[in-house]
Amino acid sequence: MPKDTFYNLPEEKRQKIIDAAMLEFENNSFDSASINQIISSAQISKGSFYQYFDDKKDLYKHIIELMIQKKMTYITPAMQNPFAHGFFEVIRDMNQSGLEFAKNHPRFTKIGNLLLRNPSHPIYLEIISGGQEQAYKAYEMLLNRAIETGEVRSNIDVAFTAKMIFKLSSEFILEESDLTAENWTEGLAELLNKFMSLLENGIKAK
Amino acid sequence: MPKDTFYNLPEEKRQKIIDAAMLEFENNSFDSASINQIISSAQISKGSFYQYFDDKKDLYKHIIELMIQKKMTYITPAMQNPFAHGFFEVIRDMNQSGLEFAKNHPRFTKIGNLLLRNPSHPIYLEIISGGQEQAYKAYEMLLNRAIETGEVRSNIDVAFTAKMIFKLSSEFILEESDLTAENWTEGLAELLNKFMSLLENGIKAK
Amino acid sequence: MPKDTFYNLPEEKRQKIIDAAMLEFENNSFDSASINQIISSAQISKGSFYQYFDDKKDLYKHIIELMIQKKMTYITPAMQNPFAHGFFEVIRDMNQSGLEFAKNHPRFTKIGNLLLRNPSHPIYLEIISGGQEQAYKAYEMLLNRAIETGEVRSNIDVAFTAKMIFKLSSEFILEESDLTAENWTEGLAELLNKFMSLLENGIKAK
Amino acid sequence: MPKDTFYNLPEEKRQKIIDAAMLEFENNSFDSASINQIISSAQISKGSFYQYFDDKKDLYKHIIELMIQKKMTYITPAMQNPFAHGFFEVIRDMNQSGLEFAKNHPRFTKIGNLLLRNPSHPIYLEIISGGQEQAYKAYEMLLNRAIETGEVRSNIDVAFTAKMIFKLSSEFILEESDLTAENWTEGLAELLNKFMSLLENGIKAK
DNA sequence: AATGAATGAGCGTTCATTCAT
DNA sequence: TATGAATGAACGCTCATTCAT
Repeated sequence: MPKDTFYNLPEEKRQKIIDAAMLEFENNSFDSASINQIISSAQISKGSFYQYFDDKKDLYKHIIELMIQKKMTYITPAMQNPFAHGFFEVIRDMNQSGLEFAKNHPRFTKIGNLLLRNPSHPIYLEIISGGQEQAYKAYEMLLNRAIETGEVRSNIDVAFTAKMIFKLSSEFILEESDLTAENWTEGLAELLNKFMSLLENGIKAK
Repeated sequence: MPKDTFYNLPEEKRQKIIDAAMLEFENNSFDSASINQIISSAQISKGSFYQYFDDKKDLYKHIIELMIQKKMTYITPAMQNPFAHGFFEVIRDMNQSGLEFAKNHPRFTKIGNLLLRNPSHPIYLEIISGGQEQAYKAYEMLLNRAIETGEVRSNIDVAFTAKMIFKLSSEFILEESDLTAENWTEGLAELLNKFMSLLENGIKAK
Repeated sequence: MPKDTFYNLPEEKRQKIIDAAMLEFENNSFDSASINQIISSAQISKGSFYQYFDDKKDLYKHIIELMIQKKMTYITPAMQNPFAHGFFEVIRDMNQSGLEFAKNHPRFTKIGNLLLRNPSHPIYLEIISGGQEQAYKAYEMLLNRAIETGEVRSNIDVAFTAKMIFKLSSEFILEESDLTAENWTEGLAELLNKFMSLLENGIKAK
Repeated sequence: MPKDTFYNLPEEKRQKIIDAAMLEFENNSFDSASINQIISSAQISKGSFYQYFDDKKDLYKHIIELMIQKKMTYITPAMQNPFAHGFFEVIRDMNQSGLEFAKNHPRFTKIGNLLLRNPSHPIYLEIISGGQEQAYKAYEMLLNRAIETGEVRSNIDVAFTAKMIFKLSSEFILEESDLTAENWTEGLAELLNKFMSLLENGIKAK
């Protein structure tokens, strides 16, 4: 995590550094991102950089941290108290907030995708670590509950289905987040409806 | 493509180079993969490397080519004549062969994933080019046909569903290919059944 | 052009680098000049070199720039206002200053010659560009004017003669600049007299 | 010089190697010319190359040797018995034959220029060695004789003038040899007349 | 706290030459 | 005689990191 010296910086300067870092991590993997580029576009000296951060990884983790913080602000009531709401409503809210985050923060989204798509990179393990597993567990709990309440049929494999929903949601958002701005005008609502419809009904003719 | 000098090499030596390259490309993106590492673990000199291949990209493409060749051997009759078989049978075969390839060739699978997950890299365009788009189109054709034959209900959004099935299949396989060997003992058949069941029936209680 | 970091260097160190570079460019064409040689004889690290200069070309251009600056100091009044002086006086001054520059700065001269003698090299175009053509034109103007004033006979081919005078002057100086120091004791004045006598006999009006 | 193995080669193959070498030396300095390029365009193996020639220099010298042989065929009677002909006639013949050689053998000319323009390169010394000095001496003898016969005025500096005529002739030809083919149609005769006129006015006895 | 000069390992790539077959 | 695989030094250049000021 950044050193005190970084937090003591005037807000403006700190933001400039963050912007420069995001610009670089948006367009480069962690390995190929260049500190030289970052300090040059942030207009700080090399020495300063290493007085703010331990190393490149430290900065990167900080950016990811900021992203997570921002993402938190998109949490809905249904997501905060999932057991007090319908299963499909919760799932819909999760995707809705994911899509809106992607729409409003395309730069964070791009950085996040670059990270998520490289699970074999050492830094992935360090940052994501068991996060994915926890997410799976959460989905499983939601599914079990939904089966109890009769929202979801009982003859599914819960663990497997949890994973699939998680993956599908991620890909659903990732896919769209690659679209250009104009495509977004189509309306998130409609897109989300299709996704939920697919999920709720399946596709086989009855 | 590799030069003649490479193909003239004794089988054993050639394999050693391939192994070294795969080891490197498994664990590194194209950019951060190091030729020095490869030649050192293949125990060949730098000069020799460049007598076998034009450059790093040449070697990489060769590895991908080998992967594709290997993958070809997993094609089933249903995949070759998809319109002569049931829709779900075709989808099942595709996933089945994908899973088996992943199980039997985990190293290729890892390399392939690294490539597929970095669509913004120049080499992705060069190798994959419009492959993904073609895949989408193929799924759409299969879906349209399945709607005609009454296998699939008609009130779906074909384009959207095609993408989702493609993504779901990919992730389904990728996910499993990340698992350690022991998980595989569970049995591919059962895993595939779950996946197909999810796809065929959806999860909503009736 | 060199980066700020280079100009911020202590004079002594900067000079050491310039010396090392000149030593290398004196004895090698641009292509075969080695940065490794330069940094080794300047006793700086590779990293430092690239903090001073963008690349080899950047350094080379800087050396050429220094040479041009130095050469500027040899310009005479007759060269600055050529039309206010006699034609042969102007030509004499040009050769005189050329010779003196060559005598006082043999290393620059050697580097300059290597450049001038390789007009097909890309860097020649970049540095010299149309300079030669402009020189020809200048000589033509001087010749035309000299014909008007009756200094030079009118039955010469101006364009052709301009080229020849230019070439002859260059070669005259180049030739001498290759001589070892002892030969210079002969006296520039006498040498120049011979040259001018040759020229005057060739084209002076009777 | 090439090894016997080279001379034992069938004429056709030998010529192919020569062609490939000329192609490379036309467009590259000795240092940057690549043996790989040569053997590739000559379609011989690397091993063969080194069985025909000691090294790159050996091949290069051979090409230069061929050029000299070819140049010999342009010698005129006046050049063979210079003392039996008028001085200006001899000089004219030398330039005439030089121009015609350049016109008929542009590739040799290009290679020769590249060599002549880099007198500081080790290979220059090795090949040209005292050749230039001998040429100067020859010009001096011609000049002395011409002064005796009254063709040339006696108040010139013989050594200096010899050099200048040599340089002027060389540059005269080099300059023109850079011209494109179409310019040659202008007529060598006229060009040569201009040159001789310049020279004669300069030193001819009145 | 801020600077920026210094570092050297590392990168992908090219090279002329050797030598076993 | 002919081959072409093998070599390793050298190339220009980038990098994250250190440290004296």
